[in-house]
Amino acid sequence: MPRPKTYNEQEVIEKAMNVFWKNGYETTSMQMLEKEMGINKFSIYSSFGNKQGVFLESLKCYKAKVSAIFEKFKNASNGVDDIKQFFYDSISVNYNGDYQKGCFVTNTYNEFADSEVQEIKEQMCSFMDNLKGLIIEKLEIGGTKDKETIMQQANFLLLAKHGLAAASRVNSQQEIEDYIEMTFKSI
Amino acid sequence: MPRPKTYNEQEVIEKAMNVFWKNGYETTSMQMLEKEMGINKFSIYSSFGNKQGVFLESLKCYKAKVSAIFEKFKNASNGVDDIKQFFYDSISVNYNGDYQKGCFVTNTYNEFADSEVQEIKEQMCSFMDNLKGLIIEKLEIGGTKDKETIMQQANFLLLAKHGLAAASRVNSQQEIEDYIEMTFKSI
DNA sequence: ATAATATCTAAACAATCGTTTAGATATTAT
DNA sequence: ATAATATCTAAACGATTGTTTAGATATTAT
Repeated sequence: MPRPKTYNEQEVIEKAMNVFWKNGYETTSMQMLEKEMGINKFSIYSSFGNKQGVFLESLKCYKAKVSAIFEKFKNASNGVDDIKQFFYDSISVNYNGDYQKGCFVTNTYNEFADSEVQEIKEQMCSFMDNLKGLIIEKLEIGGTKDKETIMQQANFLLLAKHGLAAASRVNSQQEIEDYIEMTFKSI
Repeated sequence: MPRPKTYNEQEVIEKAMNVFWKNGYETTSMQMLEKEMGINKFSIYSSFGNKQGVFLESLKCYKAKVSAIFEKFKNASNGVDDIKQFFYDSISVNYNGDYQKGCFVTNTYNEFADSEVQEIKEQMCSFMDNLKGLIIEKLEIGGTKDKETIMQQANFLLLAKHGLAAASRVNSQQEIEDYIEMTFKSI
């Protein structure tokens, strides 16, 4: 058994995730990753293959980060209130003391809109699809709404989520919370 | 008088705008601009200084493109209905036959979020500030709402605008129009 | 026609990009 | 202690980035 790694892959990928989160994909260079991850290029490449590999792993890390929120949402059973609570939970991820991070997926989505990196594109789309499925599920609770209304409201809420994500890079957390309240007044 | 330019600066910058619009700032290379603008690097640099200059001019071009919509909005006087109409007018810009372009400003905003290119950053922020001012103005028409309600609704609508812009890259025009209807149900 | 000059083409620039490689270092099973 | 081997450092890779430059070309006032 030879020399062991001096770093933990999970730890360094979380740092990488934060760099991508803040700067996007293209703006983030291997040099920046080297510095922020605290390991050198050789280690990055041997652990994650290439830059896309680092990003893909960062995306998984993000998913893991928000999985608790998703799980809570999935297991809830109060209908619309659950969706609202999920929105509140979600945006709390977009803020930390230092700066407004926005949503990792939304921030970087555009960069892969016309990209050949299909794997990343699909991962990001599936992220939104899963969300839509859950929202529909919660709207169906009670069984009072017709199918068309549910689809319409689901679309609206999904788009509202887009708005929250985009705006959370620009607006204060308080403003976003006001927005959530307004959003659910019409549901 | 020496040899005149064989290209029109207004025409080529519109082509540049479309490249930035589709691909963002970083992904767009001078090589791509050269090809799409139909002139070579020397001409680009002598006309616009550098890459940032091309982008800044593209931003102006975008503003000019939507200025008619803004002007119409500014001169309207029916209150909330004007805002709704403005939203409809705005999103029509985000679509053309080929693909979903989204909003030029929203698409590229993230790339300058932490950039040293203050001029671009400020231009983009002022864009949103102007919009907020106009929305408040329209909400005040009639004089029935109190100040707090107006601010709350203005924030909501501005954030909804963010959502529309972000979602118009992903969703169909029909879905976006449904979203607008839902948005104004609560105003 | 000629001189003046801005625009054109096309090559080269240094710097940085993502990626790879060579060699020194450190660890563990034997 | 030694052999085996994966990880480390650090330099170099070719390609591409944004940018500049040199020289040919074309246009117009004289």
